[in-house]
Amino acid sequence: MVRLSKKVEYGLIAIGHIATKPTGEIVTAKEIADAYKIPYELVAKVLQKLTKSGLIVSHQGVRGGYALTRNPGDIPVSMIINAIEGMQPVIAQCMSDGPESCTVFTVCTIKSPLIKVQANIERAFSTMMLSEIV
Amino acid sequence: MVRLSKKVEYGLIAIGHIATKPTGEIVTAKEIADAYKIPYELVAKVLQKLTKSGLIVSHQGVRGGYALTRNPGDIPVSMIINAIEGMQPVIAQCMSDGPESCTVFTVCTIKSPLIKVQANIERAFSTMMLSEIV
DNA sequence: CCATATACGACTGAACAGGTCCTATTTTGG
DNA sequence: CCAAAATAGGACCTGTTCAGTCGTATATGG
Repeated sequence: MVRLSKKVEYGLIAIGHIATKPTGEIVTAKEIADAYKIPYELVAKVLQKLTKSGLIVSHQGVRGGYALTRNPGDIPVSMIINAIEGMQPVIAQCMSDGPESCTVFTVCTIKSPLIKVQANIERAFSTMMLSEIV
Repeated sequence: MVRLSKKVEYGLIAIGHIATKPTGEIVTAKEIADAYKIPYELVAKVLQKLTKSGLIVSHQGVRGGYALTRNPGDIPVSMIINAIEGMQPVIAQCMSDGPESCTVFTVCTIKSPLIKVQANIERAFSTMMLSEIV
């Protein structure tokens, strides 16, 4: 019905795994890759994105790894997805260059079903916390 | 954040357009294609799927077209999406051939975040009615 | 009988996703 | 100080999916 990319899937698994550890404990990408039989490089890349977004912190070098920066109950699923997929507009890309660039501007308001569906999905994701899905 | 295919987009637009008409009024694929500047063949195909699912009825030949079979308030968005995309499993495809075929069976329960997210999305779609998004 | 409409399958080109590989850079332990 | 372990991140390949097009068959009203 709705497709979640592998990146998001791996991201949820990874951050969920970190969330099960005691606060401050450091987890490596390799540990997650092994535990869930996920390609190491993909987990690593996703963890890097989560790091950039500030949801987790990274420590380089030997004995390095990742740790959560906040309580799982304070991390909405929407934030995880956005961190990984990079906040795509999904809809109304015709407006991104201004209304005059939109060739179907006169009927754009009639296309609204998508916008409302999108809003509902985003609301669902933003009220769903990491702590609820682990 | 979540990708809705063009097929679904066109399907929502099309059935939404039909829903705005007085009950029983017949709408042609061409009319919808013209009104929203959508490729005719794609709208036609989507309408055929909606017909097969029973959400709308079709009338062939001259003066033919499509009409709703029930009240827009009784049509969940999930039903429209399923009619068009064909009820894909999305998750747990590893179980479709039985548990013994799943190479990661022992860690499958740990992968549950996806299942819970999926359940939430489906609930959101099944409580969202066509009448709410037109 | 013909114009109009649905029904539906085959095909193509482009975009994307998932995955792999390679090379830095950082950091710790011995 | 060096080797190993770990993050950081870019380049690339390949199979699949998607959007769109085309062609053809079927039904039907006038």
